Amino acid sequence: MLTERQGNILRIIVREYISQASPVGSVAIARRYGIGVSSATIRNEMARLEEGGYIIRPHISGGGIPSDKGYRYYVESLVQEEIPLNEQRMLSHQFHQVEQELAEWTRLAAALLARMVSNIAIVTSPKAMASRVKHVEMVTLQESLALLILLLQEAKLKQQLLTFDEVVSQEEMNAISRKLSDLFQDMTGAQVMAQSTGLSPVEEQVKSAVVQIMAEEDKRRYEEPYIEGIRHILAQPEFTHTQSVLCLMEMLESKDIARNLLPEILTEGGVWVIIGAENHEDALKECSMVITQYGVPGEVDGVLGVIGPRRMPYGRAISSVRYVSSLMSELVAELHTG
Amino acid sequence: MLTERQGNILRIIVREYISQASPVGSVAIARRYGIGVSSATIRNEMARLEEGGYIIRPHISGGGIPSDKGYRYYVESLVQEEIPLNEQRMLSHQFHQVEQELAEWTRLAAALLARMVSNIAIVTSPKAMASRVKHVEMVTLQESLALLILLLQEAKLKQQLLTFDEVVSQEEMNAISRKLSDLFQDMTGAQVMAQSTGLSPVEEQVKSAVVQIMAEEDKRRYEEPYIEGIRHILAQPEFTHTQSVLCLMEMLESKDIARNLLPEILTEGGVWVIIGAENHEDALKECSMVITQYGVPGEVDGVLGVIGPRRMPYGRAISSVRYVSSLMSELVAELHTG
DNA sequence: GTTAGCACTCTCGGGTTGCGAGTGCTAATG
DNA sequence: CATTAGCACTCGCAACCCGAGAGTGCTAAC
Repeated sequence: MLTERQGNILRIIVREYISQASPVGSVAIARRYGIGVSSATIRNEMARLEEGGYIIRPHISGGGIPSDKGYRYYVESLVQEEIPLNEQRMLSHQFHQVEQELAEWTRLAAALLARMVSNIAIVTSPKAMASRVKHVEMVTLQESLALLILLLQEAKLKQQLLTFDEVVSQEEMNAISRKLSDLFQDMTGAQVMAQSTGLSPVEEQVKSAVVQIMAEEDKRRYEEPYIEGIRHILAQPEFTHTQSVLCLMEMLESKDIARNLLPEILTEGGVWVIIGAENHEDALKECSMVITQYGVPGEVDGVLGVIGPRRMPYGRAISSVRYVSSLMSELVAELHTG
Repeated sequence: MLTERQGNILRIIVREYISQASPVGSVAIARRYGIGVSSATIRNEMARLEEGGYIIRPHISGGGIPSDKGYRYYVESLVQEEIPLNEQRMLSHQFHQVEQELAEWTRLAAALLARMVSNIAIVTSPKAMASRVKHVEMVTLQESLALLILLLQEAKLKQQLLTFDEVVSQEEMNAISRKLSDLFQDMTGAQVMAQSTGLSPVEEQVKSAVVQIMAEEDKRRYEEPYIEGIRHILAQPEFTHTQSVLCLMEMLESKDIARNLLPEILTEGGVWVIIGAENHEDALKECSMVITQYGVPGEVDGVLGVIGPRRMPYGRAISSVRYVSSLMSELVAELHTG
């Protein structure tokens, strides 16, 4: 529905606006990007673009800025961009530098992503569809106070303090640990709950704690995510004055992001770009997101992405998100196959 | 050096400015707070206060605002305020509601503190002077990949993936876990390092991982802190326009806050109030902090406090910080005595 | 020591103006 | 018929001015 020239002009407008943050006019386009065509022609084409809803004029005279639809067209027309190889190597290197731990990787992914795109990055830690017990361990802290350590698949550690009515020695604890560890091995929460033969009162108490931890773990669809790069968004001109950034902050600090952000992602793979008002969440109507799932398909997954103003370097954001997601998927896969 | 009346006027100015955020003039004082004295007298006294450096006039005519020195006087003259009992009960209740876990408590402390004072709260998790091994556990994930789980005092869990040259069965792992757990019990990192008799190659590898984890743990003086309530500070009028808030964000997101914030706290107990330029860190020259240590004196400690604009409700901040710190200290003490 | 009065200063909001950038339209052009 | 040059017009933005309001410093009187 757009002629090739209209498409080109729209792309120029989007690119220019993304980098300059101020409306772009026909003369500027004609001057800076020498298409063999005068400003008047560009004006005509821009009028069509406005009719079609691809651009908006914030002031009756004065350049146009992309509408959500315009951004959408731009994003669809992007050719897949790749992160330069040397940068890839650097990133991958950093993951191998750091402590070998899932939480550490997740945090690092958020930090790197934020820096790569100069925007807010958000990364949830990976989560299995149904968590399974890998190991159970009890350690006595005081006479009747013990720490339950529960290792789930994907090397996820959970801990909880337990107080017993009776005094239990570390010896007994060890025996219990071994017994329950063997018994519960690779079970889901439901399966653990079903185990009920021949357990002592203390063991019963441990069992119910395990069940509870796993139920909680399975309940929340996504973990509370790591969020990095808030500083970047405060530097963006569209957010310095308005208070829409306040809503955004509240949204980010409120704990139920996972629930709100991710309904549509769940269904399908690939990198999703959500632009402005396409967001269901009010606080995000002024923002765009580039997000994707990562992990082992059907087994364990997490979500990772970038949030910024609509005026976002989509090409770079998409390739960054895709690459970091592939890195994280690899790391998780290594852990999960165990 | 200040007469009683001057002190009163200064206190009024500080209180008024804290709540209104705009310079306060002699007439307003005379009208709103009926001291039996006219605006002219107040003007004279304000002139003295300005000479003494307690207040500053941002514009040659137009009210005065407190200087750092003025705030300092105000803070010193505060009588100790207590959190209302019912609020105390509510807070304490919330700590007992939540999962029994140190990380959870720390996070909760940050969230509550932020809400109580409507400013940024910062809480590091408690840290022992020298960490000690409480328990060692190895779990096989894949043939030659295992997870080392290290439980330190204060129920702090550390984990690390280890790859062995040889295949080690879970049986062997259990034996190793028991042996090393017994051997390293209650040892510090240095002591573990010194243990070197009769260890197999695999055990040696585990040992050096333990040593490394503990060295790292002991090295960093304070953990990376939980930070909550960034949204509050964005709402403050003094931060909406300026870019000093940007510096602040960068500072908060950069990971070495601990190193920079806390040199002076270490020496002494009690709640510290640091006002504006009293901060060594440039990014904080526009801010005030109310911070304190918590934990078990000489054994284990963390830091917790509030950051906000100079124009901060000091009375409330101090009492909040003091109370939350006492709560956290209790919780930590329970764990530590084990 | 305190107060009333007064002239002066300064900020802040609103209105005005000139400039620059950009448009829409029309007529001319290839 | 698409394209272009030219031109009148519109609008935002920054600078400026102005008056009102708030507040001060000073002086003289109490």
